Amino acid sequence: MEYNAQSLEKEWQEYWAKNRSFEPDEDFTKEKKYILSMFPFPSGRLHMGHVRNYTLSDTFARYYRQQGFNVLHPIGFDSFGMPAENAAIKNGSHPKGWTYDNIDYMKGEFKTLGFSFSKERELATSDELYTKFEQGFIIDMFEKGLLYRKKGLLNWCPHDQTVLANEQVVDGCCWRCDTPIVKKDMNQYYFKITQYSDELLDDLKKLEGGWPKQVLTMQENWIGKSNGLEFDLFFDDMSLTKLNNKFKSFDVFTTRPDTIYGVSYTALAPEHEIVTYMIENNLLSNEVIAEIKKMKNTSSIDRQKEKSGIDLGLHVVHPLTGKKIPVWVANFVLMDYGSGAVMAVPAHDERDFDFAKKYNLEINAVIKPFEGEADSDKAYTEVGELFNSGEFDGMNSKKSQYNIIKHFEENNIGKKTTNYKLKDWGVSRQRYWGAPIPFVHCDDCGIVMEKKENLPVALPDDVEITGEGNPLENHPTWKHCSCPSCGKDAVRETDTMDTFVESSWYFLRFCASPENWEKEAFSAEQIKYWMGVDHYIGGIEHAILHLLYARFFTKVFRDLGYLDFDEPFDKLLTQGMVLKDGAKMSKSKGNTVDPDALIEKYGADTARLFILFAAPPTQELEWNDSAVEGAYKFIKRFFDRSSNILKTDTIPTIEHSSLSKDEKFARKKVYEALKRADEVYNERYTFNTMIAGVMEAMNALNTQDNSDVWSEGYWILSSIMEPVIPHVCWQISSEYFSLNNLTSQRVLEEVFVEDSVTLGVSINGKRRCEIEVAIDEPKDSIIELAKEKAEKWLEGKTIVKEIVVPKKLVNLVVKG
RNA sequence: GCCAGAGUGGUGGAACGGUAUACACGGCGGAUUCAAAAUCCGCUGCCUUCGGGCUUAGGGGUUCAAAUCCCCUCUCUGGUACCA
Repeated sequence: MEYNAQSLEKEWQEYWAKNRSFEPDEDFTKEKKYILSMFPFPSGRLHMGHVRNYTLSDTFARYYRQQGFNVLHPIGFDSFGMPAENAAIKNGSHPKGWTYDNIDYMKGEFKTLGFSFSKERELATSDELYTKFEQGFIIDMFEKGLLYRKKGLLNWCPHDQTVLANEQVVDGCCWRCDTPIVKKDMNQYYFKITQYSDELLDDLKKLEGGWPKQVLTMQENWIGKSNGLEFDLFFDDMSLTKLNNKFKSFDVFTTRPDTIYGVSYTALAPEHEIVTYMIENNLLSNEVIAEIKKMKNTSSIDRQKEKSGIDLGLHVVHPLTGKKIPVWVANFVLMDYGSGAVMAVPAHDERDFDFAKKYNLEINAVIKPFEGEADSDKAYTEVGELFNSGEFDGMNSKKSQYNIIKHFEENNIGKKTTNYKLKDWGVSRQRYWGAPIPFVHCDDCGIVMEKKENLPVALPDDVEITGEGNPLENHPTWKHCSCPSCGKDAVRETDTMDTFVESSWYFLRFCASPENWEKEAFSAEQIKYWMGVDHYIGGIEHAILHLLYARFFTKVFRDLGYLDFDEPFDKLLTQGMVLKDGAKMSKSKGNTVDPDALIEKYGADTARLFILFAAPPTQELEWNDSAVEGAYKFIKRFFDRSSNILKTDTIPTIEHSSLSKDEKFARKKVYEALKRADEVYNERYTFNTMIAGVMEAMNALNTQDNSDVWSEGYWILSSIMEPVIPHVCWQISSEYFSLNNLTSQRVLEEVFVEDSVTLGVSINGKRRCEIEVAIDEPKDSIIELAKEKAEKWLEGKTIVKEIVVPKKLVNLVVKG
């Protein structure tokens, strides 16, 4: 029979669908594996990155099914988000129609790729049922104080009249109309993720070994914990008068309390409340006010180009020396870190140094190197010895930090503090295609939660998407409602949620049995059984945001009593990008490969085999058309040579000692491949080497013609390869083995037993020749033999050391 | 700048301190064919005076033995970016 990928694959896909082959069992006494790949946004078509992602998870899922596990391998669609609205603006489609059409198409693609997803648990996060439960959780979080509303600075496009996400701001301008964006103070909802900063950081330790180190480091840096000293700087009398006694002091934070005696000025962020007060009350000249306003309106990228600042004409008193210190406003001071104000030590901080140089401010060194002199052309930021530092003179700067903080605390003028880079997560979007935030604004009651029995607060279908303003805000009737608390006329919140909220808990929803989907988001029992995710597979681009948010939600759900563990994903595999001509595949570069076309030409098995064979999963994968062709040829050969198999329902029993050399070798290669497969599936995930092992075994099988050896070989190889190239393996297995071999296979150690072994002989570590010796040859005679064979290289030399590594090599160390 | 990770044939990549270049792609040669495709078989790191010599970005070290461990330099990729 000819290998016809298309018809063969279609047949098995129908078979699997008909037999519900991939639905998880509801029997919770079985051992489970939860295999999850990051779900896609329904952009319209799968790209090669998706194919790689789902091939990887499918390979794990199929392997564990073979091993007898109860496997959950679900898929869904992260289906809210801006691209649906952009498509609406561009072609007048409705976001909902566009989204669900795309989902239908992509489901078809999943099927033709042979992915073993659970069909019955498929979901889209834009489904009203999903929104319903999500809004329920939002309400829970609001009640717990984990969701709050406050004014915050947002990216605002004055032309499109909308808030933009940070990712939509390109070089300080709106990505769509190129208008420079401005920061606008608006009410926004925030998740109090900072309440979990320490736990999110500390629990990274629990993930060591299971998660790539790189991702752990990225999260650690993102959380950005730093310890230091926080203290108040008090204004002198003149400044107090100038500020109408409105402010007595401001707060600063430093990680370098050891440099405290070197403070020569202080700087406030342009957005600092004292600066704002001075502007609003005309306490500064018009030129200065204009200058500060300009500073505030400069994009963060431009702000980084050059440091600039203005003397505010105020002074504070140094907390230890009592010296007067000038107060400046400076563009490099960030409002959203610490208190938005810094003490400046130009002698020991590069930024402070640059600024001091530019404006001719004092530079007072207080730390010197233990040996030699510090370079006065730049800041000395290393550890050293304190001087000009009062009672702390002579101390090691690093060690003095503890003493100085203690001094501040004992005198009640400051305290030890921890700061984080991590900020609360702003989740409201002035967008249509998202989950509505289920709150109501009532003149009398304030912000009121919608009653849970009224959920979901669903999106209206009849909207006009123009790209300007918020369609929910502009809708004639949708937002008008009555207050859930007092019943008076009220207005719905028109903000929708960031789509990262949906992806923060979808893995929990997949644990729910479909028969209860309407009733509950999931049950404690289901979560307890299926979580944590045993293998989570996806792109490194989600290393921070999605993975951090999902960890945060897990901890919140734990504290809400929905589950009882701390971390959702036990093992994380981050796949590399798919490249063509050395660049990431993208439509704009025109270097994409369409999965559908590939499947049409070669079939899904070829696509899957190539993707797993071309590179290890974590590495980038360079597309190569002729290597794809090579994968196809291998499958074809694998299929064609199956004609050497004898039909059997059990693995053949073979008398190993009666076999020829080639036959023995073939068996050895087959079992080597099996050994390697176990290792790859369980520890290394380097499917490329597993496939290479199978190819070697195939090559070895082909050098002999014992049909029992062929049958045994195929029994094992088609079992190993089923997770990779399932269609052709099911075909072979059903034709010859009644599908009995698609289970876990046992390694037969007897095939590795040999009576002689070849050893490499090295002189001074350089390999010169080889010898063949009996397996139990004593060390002395091995050395004797090696000397004989290597005589040529030993002439006139003295052997000073002899090393024998059993079954590997002999190394003779010579002199002279 | 800082933090990760990586540098192995013409190419993708093997080698968890022990025979470097497995497996594949590409190339070359042969068989088959009227011819081609397909298929099958063989060769293929570099240099060579055909004895051999040299090779894992470069330099040093540890070791009987280093692609692998340590130090320095260079290059590339990713993340992050005035975080006080």
